[in-house]
Amino acid sequence: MKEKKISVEEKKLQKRDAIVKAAIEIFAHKGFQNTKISEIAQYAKVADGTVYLYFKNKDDLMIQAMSELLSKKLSDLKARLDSEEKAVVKLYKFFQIHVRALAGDRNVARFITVEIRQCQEFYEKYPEFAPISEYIDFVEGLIAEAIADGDIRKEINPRAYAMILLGTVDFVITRWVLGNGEMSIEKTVEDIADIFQLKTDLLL
Amino acid sequence: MKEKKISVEEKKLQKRDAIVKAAIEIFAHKGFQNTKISEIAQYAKVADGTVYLYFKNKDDLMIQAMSELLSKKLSDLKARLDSEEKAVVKLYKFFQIHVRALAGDRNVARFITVEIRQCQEFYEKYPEFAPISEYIDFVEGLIAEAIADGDIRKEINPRAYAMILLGTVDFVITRWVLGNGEMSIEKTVEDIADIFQLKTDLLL
Amino acid sequence: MKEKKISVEEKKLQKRDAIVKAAIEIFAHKGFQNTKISEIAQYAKVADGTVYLYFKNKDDLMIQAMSELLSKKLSDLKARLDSEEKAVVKLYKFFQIHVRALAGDRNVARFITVEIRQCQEFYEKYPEFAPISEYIDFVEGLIAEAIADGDIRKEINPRAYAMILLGTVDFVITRWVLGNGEMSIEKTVEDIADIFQLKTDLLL
Amino acid sequence: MKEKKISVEEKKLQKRDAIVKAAIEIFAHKGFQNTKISEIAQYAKVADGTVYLYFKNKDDLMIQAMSELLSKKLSDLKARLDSEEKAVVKLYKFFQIHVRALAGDRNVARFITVEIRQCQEFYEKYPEFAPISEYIDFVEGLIAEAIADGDIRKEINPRAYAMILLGTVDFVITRWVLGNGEMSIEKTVEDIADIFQLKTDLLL
DNA sequence: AATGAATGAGACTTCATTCAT
DNA sequence: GATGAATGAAGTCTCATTCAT
Repeated sequence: MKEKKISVEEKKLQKRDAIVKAAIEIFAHKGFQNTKISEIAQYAKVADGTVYLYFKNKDDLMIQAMSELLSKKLSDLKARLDSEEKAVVKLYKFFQIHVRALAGDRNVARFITVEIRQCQEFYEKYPEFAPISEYIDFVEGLIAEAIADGDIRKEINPRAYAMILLGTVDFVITRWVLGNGEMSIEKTVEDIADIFQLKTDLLL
Repeated sequence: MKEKKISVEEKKLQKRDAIVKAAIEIFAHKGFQNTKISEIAQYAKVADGTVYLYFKNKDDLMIQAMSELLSKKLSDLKARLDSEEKAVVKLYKFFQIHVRALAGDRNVARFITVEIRQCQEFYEKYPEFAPISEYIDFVEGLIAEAIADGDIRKEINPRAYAMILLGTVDFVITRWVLGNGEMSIEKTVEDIADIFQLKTDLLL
Repeated sequence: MKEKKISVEEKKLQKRDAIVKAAIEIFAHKGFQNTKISEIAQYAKVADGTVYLYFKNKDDLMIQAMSELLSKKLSDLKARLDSEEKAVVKLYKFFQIHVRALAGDRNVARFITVEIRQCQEFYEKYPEFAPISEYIDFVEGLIAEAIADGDIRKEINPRAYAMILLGTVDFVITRWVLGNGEMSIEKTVEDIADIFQLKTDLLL
Repeated sequence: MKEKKISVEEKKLQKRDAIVKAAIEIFAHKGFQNTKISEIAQYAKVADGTVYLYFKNKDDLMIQAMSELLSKKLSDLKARLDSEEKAVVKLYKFFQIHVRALAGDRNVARFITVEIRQCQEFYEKYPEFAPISEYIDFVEGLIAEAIADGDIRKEINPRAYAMILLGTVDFVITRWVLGNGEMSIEKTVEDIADIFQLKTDLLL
């Protein structure tokens, strides 16, 4: 009996997850506005109406999908950085891993760099929706640590530096996502790391 | 007779210009998807159908409006930089003027940082539409010059550095556009300029 | 054992009753079309599906709820009139009590005057659904009695007079229900009673 | 040229009229809630979207259709009564003509007696929508005149009497509309007229 | 019998685009 | 060329009803 009950609840979770996964996939692929709920439902193998059992409306689905995606990406990243001891190494690794993770999934990359911006309404309607802020906060924290460690000049403003790093990542990925395939992301990352004085031998 | 002909052609140009101007204004204000052709037509004081005499469709209007806006911004920028002799100064001035110009017009800033990304279809449908590339090319050129002048380390890859600069601008402006008004753009720009070793006394 | 069985059957009746009661409450409050089965189920503290164990569909529930409401109203009325001996007095009392009962419960009044008409389909689909007919029959009977008593002119057609009385009640209540609250129902009833030569001293 | 222009404007009017006519026809036949805009459009031989060029939404179409129908009915009635000199005769004629007009068009009758009530929301959303009030006002005026003429007892409250008359009409028509066809409206009208002391020889 | 998650048909309304004038 | 009335395809969301548990 207990097992059965669990399986019912699990089924619900599975269904919700399937919808979120489908939403990320298709939103990322076609953009928010060009995605029909019915497509997501079909992809998730549920009826259209089922989507509305789990999400208030299309906006809500977008927000939750986006939040979950970013949270997951960020906590994956944090997990992979945990073993490092020095903040500055974490910082550089963050840069590389993040770019590579995005470069490895064009749809997700597009979702994060393009779609996330497209909805000022979201930011106006749902002011608590600030998925990028967590990233900035995390990087800023690493930089502050690195400064404390003496690995980064103490004159540097951590938030400003965080924006430079994340802005660069974002721009590079965007160019790559929107580009025609000519650009080598690996080469670009290396060149940028050089500029930031990144000693790659430290990092890999 | 000749005069008349010119005036007819001028009228046509004026009409086209009025539509483009209206499109920029309203696209920037409300976003591409939320802007109706009829609004643009009304703002430009022409009939809805008239828009289709000058532009193939809404996409086309968007592309042309965007291109013209960016070209204009860029040539304005270039004009203001012409008096400078050293590339590195031009570069730093570019950075400051560009951010300030965007910060001075939230709608245009939003248009350039947000809307321009929103339409992967555009990039797929119209591969020749690459308005940001011109910016990258220009900045890359300045950096190459500065390297030749000996003002920037010669190990630096100019394109990578251009992406860092433009990515940072883009990110800062985006944060500011999408933010809730708490962020001071002037302070942020200063902090960033410091990181790039920008000596402000050189620039103003 | 027997007790248990009874209690099981009673439980079933209780459930059915709870649903009907909830239906009347909510249909009356929000109208047929604006009432969701799930609301009724929630109000009756049963699952949505349970409603369909007792009623074929929403129409059926409406019809049964309406019938029970009207039957109850009518038998309450009859009970209160039983003590009277003269038909004509019963008639006039019926008029007053009916109007006052409706005026005392705007939702039920709305249900009876407005909702009951709304569904021609009902009358077409379910010709046996004629809740108002009982009222007409009852009033007609009273009038016939009053004529037999010599209290109403014998030239009068009882059914026609019944329609005048009930039509007037219905119209007055409808005006009041749909109105903006300016109308005094007590004053109106009095004026109407005067026209029908109702001697109020006979009635209270 | 002028002629052509007129014909364009006339075409618009014709289109609007066609939509209103279709709306009355279908709303009356199937009820407001069960009528699809697309049905009305099809019946009026226009595209679905065209309906929205002339009416803000379905509610608006309903209100305008209802208002126009009732206004037209009332002014037709007034026109036919103009030739009469005595208010009391006008009153009695009003009664007969009104009932007969409704009896002659079951759909319109249904619309007026049934649909008009169904939308409390309308009365709440659009308080200025009070189509029946004009009827009451008109009848009340006739009664007041008849009292002044000495043809109706002066103790009678004109508004209350107007409600009796209109309530009776409404009820009779409703019974007939919702009934199964057994009821003879002519006989009923005659019986009612007798009760109101209507001398039919005066009226036809 | 009871549940309530799932279904999916259905309708209003918008708006880019067309075309007769 | 200019107009703007007309078009009609398209998409979100609701909710009565079903059915596996």
